[in-house]
Amino acid sequence: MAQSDTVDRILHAATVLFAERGFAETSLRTITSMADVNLAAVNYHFGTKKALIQAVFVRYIKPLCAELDKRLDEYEKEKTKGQKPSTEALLEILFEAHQSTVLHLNDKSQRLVRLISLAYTQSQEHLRQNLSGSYGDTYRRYTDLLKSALPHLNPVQFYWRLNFLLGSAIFTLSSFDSISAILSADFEIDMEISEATQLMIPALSGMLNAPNNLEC
Amino acid sequence: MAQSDTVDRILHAATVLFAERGFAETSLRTITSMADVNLAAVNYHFGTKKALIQAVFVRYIKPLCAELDKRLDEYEKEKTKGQKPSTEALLEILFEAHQSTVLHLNDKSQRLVRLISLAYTQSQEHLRQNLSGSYGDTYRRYTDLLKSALPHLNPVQFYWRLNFLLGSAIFTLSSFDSISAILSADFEIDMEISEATQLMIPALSGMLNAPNNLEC
DNA sequence: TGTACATCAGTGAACGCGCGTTCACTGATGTAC
DNA sequence: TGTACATCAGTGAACGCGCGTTCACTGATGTAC
Repeated sequence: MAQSDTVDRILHAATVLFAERGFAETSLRTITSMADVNLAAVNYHFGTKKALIQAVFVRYIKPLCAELDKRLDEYEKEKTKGQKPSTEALLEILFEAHQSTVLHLNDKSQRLVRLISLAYTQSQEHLRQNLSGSYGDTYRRYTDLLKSALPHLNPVQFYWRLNFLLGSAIFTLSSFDSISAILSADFEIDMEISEATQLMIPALSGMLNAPNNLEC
Repeated sequence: MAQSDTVDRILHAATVLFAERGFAETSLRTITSMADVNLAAVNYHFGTKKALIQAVFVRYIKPLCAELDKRLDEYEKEKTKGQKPSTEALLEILFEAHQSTVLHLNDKSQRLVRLISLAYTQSQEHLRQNLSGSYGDTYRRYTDLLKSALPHLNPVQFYWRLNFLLGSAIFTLSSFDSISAILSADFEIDMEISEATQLMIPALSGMLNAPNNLEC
């Protein structure tokens, strides 16, 4: 059969446009004309628009989980047995796995995070069901490690802190372009996204490690 | 002229439905049938769908800013002159102003935050322009006070921390329903949204007060 | 007080448009005998 | 090697549908004289 890059071109255009405008706001006509393929090709290769959305996510999440698992393996090997993991190290591992995935896919860091942010805020229940089945194991492995790094929190407190962490990271990185545009206008400072994650690590560690009451 | 509640009924239905589904995903037909008014009434009273979206926001943001200004006045009066404000107190003021607004409007707390979250993630440039003009003053007043509570941060660091704060608060509170549903399923614990904000204050204070490097 | 007109909230039906999806079709490549 | 058929990627045009918006209209209330 003929080798073809139609599927790749559709996936790339869909990734760019979904991240820019959201799912409902992006029509198949816009995607196919950017990808320079026939309108009917999306339905031919993916079936429905929903299935295309899922394919866009799998293309990102699959290598991300692989990178994350690889780095967690290394970390657990290096770490002295029984020693509790470090919050900072775990955050760094997450950001590095993400950055490496993005680099490998030849894409922009903000885009993947923006897609995840959209998956949370736009009603895409089919997505959550589809992805949590395939990639929930890596997610649980990571959060379990993080939990053991924070023994001062009970499970409920940890669960909330985890959501605070997700909120900060997803919100900041997915809005990186507009945040750094304001920074550039007000302070004449141009920042890389890697510098932003370097600022996040001490701040979010402070958040996770903070005591729960005024006592310490 | 006849007193009429058509406008209120449209605004309420639009608030509920926009928060649930997003702007593009909510049709005027759905809104008008929930509000039990004629389809053409939206265009008659508001002109366009965009203008309706803005009206929904103004109805929330205007009393929120008034509440916030009132509480900031009180706080600055009580506080000894020259003394730097407390991070915890400022966070509490923000959450209290929000909660009081929600109570006054007879609505759910999550809904307002969810709308703000949607304004950030869905492309609503017209909204940001419209609102920052009218209510930017209160926003600046609050962030300036917060900045003076955090003298260990330079302006750029403060700006990033502010975004981390916004991310945590907006993400957590706007997803409160799904977060607490998981909590209820896994730990058989039912939480009020006010308890969630009480958990946020020490965590987010820890984030804001954290030093920037490993040194302290 | 009575009449004529203006104003306004609301209505029912239709408008054109862009959407996701379908379908019959083409043409290139692979396979069986 | 040659022929007949199967498989597959891709296409062009049309389908029906739901959308935001428009428009001529109604009927109740307010205003001027």
